[in-house]
Amino acid sequence: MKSFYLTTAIDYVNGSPHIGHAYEKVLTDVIARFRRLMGDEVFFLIGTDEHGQKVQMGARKRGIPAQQFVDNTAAEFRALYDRLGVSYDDFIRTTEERHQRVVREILQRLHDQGEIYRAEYRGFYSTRQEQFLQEKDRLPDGSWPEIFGEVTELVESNYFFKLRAYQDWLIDYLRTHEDFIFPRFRQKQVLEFLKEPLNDLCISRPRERLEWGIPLPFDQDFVTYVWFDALVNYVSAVWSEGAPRADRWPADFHVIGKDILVPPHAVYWPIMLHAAGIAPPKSLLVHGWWLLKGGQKMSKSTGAAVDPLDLVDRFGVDAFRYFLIREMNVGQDSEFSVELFLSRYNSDLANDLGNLVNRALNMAGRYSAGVVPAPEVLEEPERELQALWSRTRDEAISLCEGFQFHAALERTLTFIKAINRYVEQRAPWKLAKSSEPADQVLLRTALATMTEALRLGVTLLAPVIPGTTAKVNAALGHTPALKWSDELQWGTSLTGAKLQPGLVLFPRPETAKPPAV
RNA sequence: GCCAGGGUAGCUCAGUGGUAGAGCAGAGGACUCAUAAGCCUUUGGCCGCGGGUUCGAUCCCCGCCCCUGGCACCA
Repeated sequence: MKSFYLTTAIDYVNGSPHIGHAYEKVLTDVIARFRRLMGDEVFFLIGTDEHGQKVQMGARKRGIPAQQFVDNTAAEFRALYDRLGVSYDDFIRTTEERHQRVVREILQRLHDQGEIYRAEYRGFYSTRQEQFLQEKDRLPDGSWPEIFGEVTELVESNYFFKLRAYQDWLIDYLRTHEDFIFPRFRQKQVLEFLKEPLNDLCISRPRERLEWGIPLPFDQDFVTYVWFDALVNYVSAVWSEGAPRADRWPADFHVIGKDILVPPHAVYWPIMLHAAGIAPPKSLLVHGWWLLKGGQKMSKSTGAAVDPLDLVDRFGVDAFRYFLIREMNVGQDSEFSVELFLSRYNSDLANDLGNLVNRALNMAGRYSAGVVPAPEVLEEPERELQALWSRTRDEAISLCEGFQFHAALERTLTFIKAINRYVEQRAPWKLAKSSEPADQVLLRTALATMTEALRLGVTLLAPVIPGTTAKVNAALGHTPALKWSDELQWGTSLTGAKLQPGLVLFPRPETAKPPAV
């Protein structure tokens, strides 16, 4: 059986991770967890991109070997993703032998097929930055910016991949696979881009200029540069006997940022695969960016970046994940500010959900000795709540399937609020003061209904805030099933369960201590 | 310049050819199981601007303005 194969972009390890890196991994993790709960066998890959000029220079600047430098930064990225609860199945590093072997194999195959040729590359070279410059790097007056130092025109021999030969094939492929890229408008953007003729792709750097890379198998004086290194991770991680494993490949989704769609993932990658006789991925999921207040772009150089670990330390992993997924409409950009974060934290998590959990456990403890009673009647308030549950569940699942996670969360929180409303309607604290048998029936029914509704509500939140779901289930004395098909039915499985006396999931910030996990 | 996305309540955003919605923030109220939380009621909008199609447009068409991103062999 083929797995649902999901990947994220591999991160370039020349700096520290920020909220953008964190978002992409959390988003993909939510998809992975959702698919698993829906019953799919999931294979979820993340990793790091560790070769190239900037890494080589970064290591040199610190006076340490490149391998040591990437070992350090890769560990930093991996630690963040572990901390964020990213449930990856494999973590690939482009410096690993298993990856390099596949890169060489594919390059050799394409070389043998005549898809790669050697030619002269002429351009303007900055010795200080150790790179060729582009025409767009020029200042308006035609001169080169100061940071490049002395710029000289020079000719360099390199290897090129026959990208252009596949342009028509790619256009045709995109026209016949309208769902290749989500959201749709991105696919139009790619087709627009392809209206201009492609140039062949320079895929090498002379070793004297760049040492930190994978040597070309057919010419040891060169290393391969970027594309045939980084992109290949998606297949090298699942490689076996000259091809990606059939139970993994083609990938169901490459999750990437909009900045690396055109041309790498939408143009180079499908063509590279096609030329090598490998099927393209099924689809690309393209997300937007987090912007600062007023639409300002996040940037490390201006210091305008958000350290995800800071928020995680202060408010917990789940609060952070919840915010990312609730605020971002997948595919579009979204604003980030601490004020927005706090607003979500307080109103959704602390007040609506957290407080509900606490009061429900407390009431059960107080009025029912901490044991969930059996429901005894089904009147209008119960019927309404159950009907809302059915709608919420169906809509949330359908929205998740279309990557509308923010909307799914919104519906789910509406259901959580409805539980609060139900509790007010039944007012167990009043029923408890009555000795009328009818009131006692209603009291037991109310306690049973609110706990069951709570169990269902937090189950629907599991892909986004798995830690919270687990804690609530534990507090409810409930061991959840692995699949949603066995979990999302309104029932009486909690009857007789022994409850925890209370649980503060999201403490208010004034008094906040970081919740344990 | 070309292409794409966006311009709706103080804020973040939904939305539909037929009297404009949610959440948060603001105001008032009843309650007390609960994290001074929850519940009920409520204030608030020339739906970027100007034309057009239509019985009727926030939604369709045209033009314009503003914001964001892309325009490759950088990742």
